[in-house]
Amino acid sequence: MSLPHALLGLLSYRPATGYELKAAFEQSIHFFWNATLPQIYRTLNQMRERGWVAVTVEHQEGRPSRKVYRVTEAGREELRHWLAAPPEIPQPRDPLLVKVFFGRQADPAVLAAHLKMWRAHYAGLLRRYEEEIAPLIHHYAALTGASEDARYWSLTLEFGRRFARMAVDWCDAALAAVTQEGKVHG
Amino acid sequence: MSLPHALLGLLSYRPATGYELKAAFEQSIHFFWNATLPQIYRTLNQMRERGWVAVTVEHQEGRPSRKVYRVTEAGREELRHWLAAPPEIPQPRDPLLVKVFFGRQADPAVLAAHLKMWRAHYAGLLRRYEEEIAPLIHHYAALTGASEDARYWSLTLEFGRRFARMAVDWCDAALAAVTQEGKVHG
DNA sequence: ATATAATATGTGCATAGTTATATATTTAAC
DNA sequence: GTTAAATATATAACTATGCACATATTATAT
Repeated sequence: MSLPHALLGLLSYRPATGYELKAAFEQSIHFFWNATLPQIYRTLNQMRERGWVAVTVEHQEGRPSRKVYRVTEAGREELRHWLAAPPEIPQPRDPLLVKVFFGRQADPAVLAAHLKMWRAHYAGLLRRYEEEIAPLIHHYAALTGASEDARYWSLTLEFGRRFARMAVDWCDAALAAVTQEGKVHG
Repeated sequence: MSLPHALLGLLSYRPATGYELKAAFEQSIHFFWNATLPQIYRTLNQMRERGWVAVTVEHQEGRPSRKVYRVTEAGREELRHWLAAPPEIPQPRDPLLVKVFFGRQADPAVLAAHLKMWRAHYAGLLRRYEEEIAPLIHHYAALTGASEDARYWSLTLEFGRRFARMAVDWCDAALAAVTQEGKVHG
């Protein structure tokens, strides 16, 4: 499981609350590992129990207290250890491909609509990478001490770009194959 | 969730036991939706409770009985209904990308080893697609009534091919970036 | 004034998925 | 002859994830 270690990684940049970690997730890890807020809060509790993070409660009059988490030395050691362990190969799970696989039993028009929706999603992602994420990495790269990290962030962005481009291209090919159905070629 | 519907789809080709379904999975759905044996057995039970499948117990003297599942008309209706519903967009989860993202804190040599292992996996998949899966689709396409289905199976195979190729290419680029670390160009 | 969004932290329940274990038979390898 | 692998069916326990809900404050928009 990567979630506790992804949180350790984010906290290694700076201490943060669970809410702030969720926001940081949305701009980065989110594209290759997802997490909901309840999951983040629960995982932070487990990490505290294991001594990987320490909590400082910032009391504020009349407002809910902020729980600021920071990595302990044990946490940094755990992160280094996890980074050195060979990564698990991901198990792909894509409902669209299941629907395409049994596509003969579906209405070709409906299948084409699914493919178009899917294509639009990845085309949108591609735009978001260029317009939002790439500039964001540039911005953080300009900060002191972050330029080295930015090189690695860019590698994951490049993966996202290539995947999205591949998805869009495959979709076009699949759409051509699905809509061509029944036409005669000579 | 796609598992019950993937099982309905496989059973729509022919009745089968849980064990046979697992074997069929390994050669097809497996590449875009995974399932373990216990999960398949439990899901089949749920499907039976919902009336999507019917069971025939084949008693054999001195041998464990085979439970053969077949789709009911309600099951076929459910499959058609599911195929027409818009597919969920998959949430990618890839531990390697998390490790690359925080790669600055890792030993570059270890990170390179991870990337090489990952590359080897997708290069192997690519070979398997050509040598095992493509001929298999050809074989089933030759059977009466399966040629129409084979066109859709091929679309999912093509996705696998493109993904694996993209993964290998990205890996080469990432390896170059990671091992180039610290070298001076001029 | 009112509503909504954002900040901030969680609990409870349900679903989904993995690993370990148990049982029993047949077939192939050594 | 013995062992291991494949066939065949599961249950129990555990982990992970997701969705709905509860609570409270502050800032912004209408």
